[in-house]
Amino acid sequence: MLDLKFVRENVDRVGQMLKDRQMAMDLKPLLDLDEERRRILGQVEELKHRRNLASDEISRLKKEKQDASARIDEMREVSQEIKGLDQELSTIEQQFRDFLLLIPNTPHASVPIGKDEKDNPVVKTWGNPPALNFEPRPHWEIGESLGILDFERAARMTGARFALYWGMGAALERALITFMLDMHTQHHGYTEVLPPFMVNSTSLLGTGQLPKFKEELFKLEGRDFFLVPTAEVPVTNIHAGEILEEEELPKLYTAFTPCFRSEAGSYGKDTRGLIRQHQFNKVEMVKFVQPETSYDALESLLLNAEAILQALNLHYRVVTLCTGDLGFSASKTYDIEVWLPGQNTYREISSCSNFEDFQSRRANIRFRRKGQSKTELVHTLNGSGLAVGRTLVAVLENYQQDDGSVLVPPALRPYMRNLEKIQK
RNA sequence: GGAGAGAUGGCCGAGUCGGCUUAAGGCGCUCGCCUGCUAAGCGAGUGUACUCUGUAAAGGGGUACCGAGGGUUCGAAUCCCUCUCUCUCCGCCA
Repeated sequence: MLDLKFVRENVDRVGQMLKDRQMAMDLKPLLDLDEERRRILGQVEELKHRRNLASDEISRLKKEKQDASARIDEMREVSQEIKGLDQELSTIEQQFRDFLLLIPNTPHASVPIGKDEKDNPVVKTWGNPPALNFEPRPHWEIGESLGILDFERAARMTGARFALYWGMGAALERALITFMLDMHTQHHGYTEVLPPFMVNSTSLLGTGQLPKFKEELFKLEGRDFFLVPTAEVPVTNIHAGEILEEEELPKLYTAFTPCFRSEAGSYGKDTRGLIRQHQFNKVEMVKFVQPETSYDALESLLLNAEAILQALNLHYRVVTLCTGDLGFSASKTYDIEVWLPGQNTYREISSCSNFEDFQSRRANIRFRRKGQSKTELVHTLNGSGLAVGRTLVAVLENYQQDDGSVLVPPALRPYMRNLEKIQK
C-alpha cells in the first residue's frame, strides 16, 4: 500500500509509475474519495464534539436534579445525524481502502523501464555450465529412471503437478533444506523460524497476495485459512502490528516451508517435471530493516542466496526485473536463474526483493528510533534461499553422469551420510 | 467435542444497578532534584491513529481506540447480540 499523502502530492509520478508497470489505472477516483472522506470526517467530528460537550452537561444537570430533557431531545437529533454520516463515511472509507490496496508499489529509481521479462538485464553471471560429453537428459527422465521421482503415483493419489519422492530423492530434498538453513543461520546471521503452513486473510493482505491474487491461493473450505504460497507471508507477519525498537533492527529470519500455489492461468506450461508444482519446498529469508539501509540489505540478501548456488557449484546468472515484470508489492527485485543443461535454459530459482514500506504499511510494522517518540515504518525484504525443488532439479541435471547416475555435490555429502553418487 | 472462566495502556491490575474515570493504583521507563557513587527518597512526564490549524522545527485544537464487529441509549470499558483468541476441567487424539 502506498502512502496516501504521497499519492496526493505526486499524482503524476504515481500515474507514470503505473504506466511503467504496464498497468492502466486512473487515480482520480481515489483522490475524489479522499476529499469526500475528509469533508465528512470534519463534519462528523464536529458533531461528536458537540455531543461530548452536551453529554457532560446532561450529566451535570442530572446530578443537580435539574431538567435535562431539552438537551436530550436536541442531542437525539444530533445523534441521528452522526449515525447517518458515520455510515456514509464507512462506505467511503471501504471503497477508498479497496482502491488503495490495488495500487502496486513504486519501482525504485534503479529499476530499468521495460515491457516484460525479455527486458530484464543480466547483471551478473557466475560459474560455467558443466562439461558434459553426452546428451544431457531432463531431470524427470533422470529422476524416474533412478526411481527417486514418481509423478505417476502422485497424480493418482492427488493430481497433476504433484510429485512423490522416493529413497535418495527424498533424502536429497531433505539434505538441501538442512544445508540451506545451516548456511543462513551459521554463516549469514539469520534466525531460523518454523511458522504455520496456513495463514489467515489478514496476513495475506499484509504482504500483498490479497486482495489481488486470490486465484493463486488454496483456501480451506469454510474457514479463513489459506495454505501459504510462500514463507514470506507468515514470516513477514511475525511482527504485524508491532512497534520494534531501533536497536532490534535489522531482524533476519530464515524459514523452511512447503509452498502451495494453484498456478491458475499456467495450464500447459512446464507440465513435465518438478519445475511448476502445486506444492514445493522453499527456504526463505526475510529481513526487517531501517529504511536507509534497505538497498544495501537487498544486495546482501542476494549474496546470501547466491552463496548456496556457489557452494553447490551451480552455474547461474542474476537479472534485474524491469518495471513491466516487477511483482505487485516489490520496489526492486533480482531473480537468480540457474542453468539447467537438461533443458538447455536458465530457470528462476530465487527471487530477492525489497518491498520498502509497502508491506509494512499494510501490515503495520513500525519501529521507533532511539530517543525519538514518533514511529516509522520498517522496510521489509525477502528472498528465496532457495526454491528447494528447483535446486534438486539443478543438481540432477548438472551432476548427471553418462551412466545415468548423479553425483552428490560435495557440500551436500555430510547431509547424506557421505553418499557420493545416487545410482540404481 | 462437552462444561466453565476470562480478554483493560510497555507490564501488573481496579473499574458491571451506564454519566466527576479527562481509564484509579502500582511497576517499568524518561527528565529533574537530592546524595562521594549506587540504591532509596522527592517532583514532573510517560500510548496509537486520523483530522484541522500552524511551522524552519515545534506547538495547539478535535475525534476515535478498554480483544473484533454490530446493537440499545442523549451518553457504553460498563447493558444486549455475533465472532476471535486465551485459560481450567472432562472426553478424544499424534
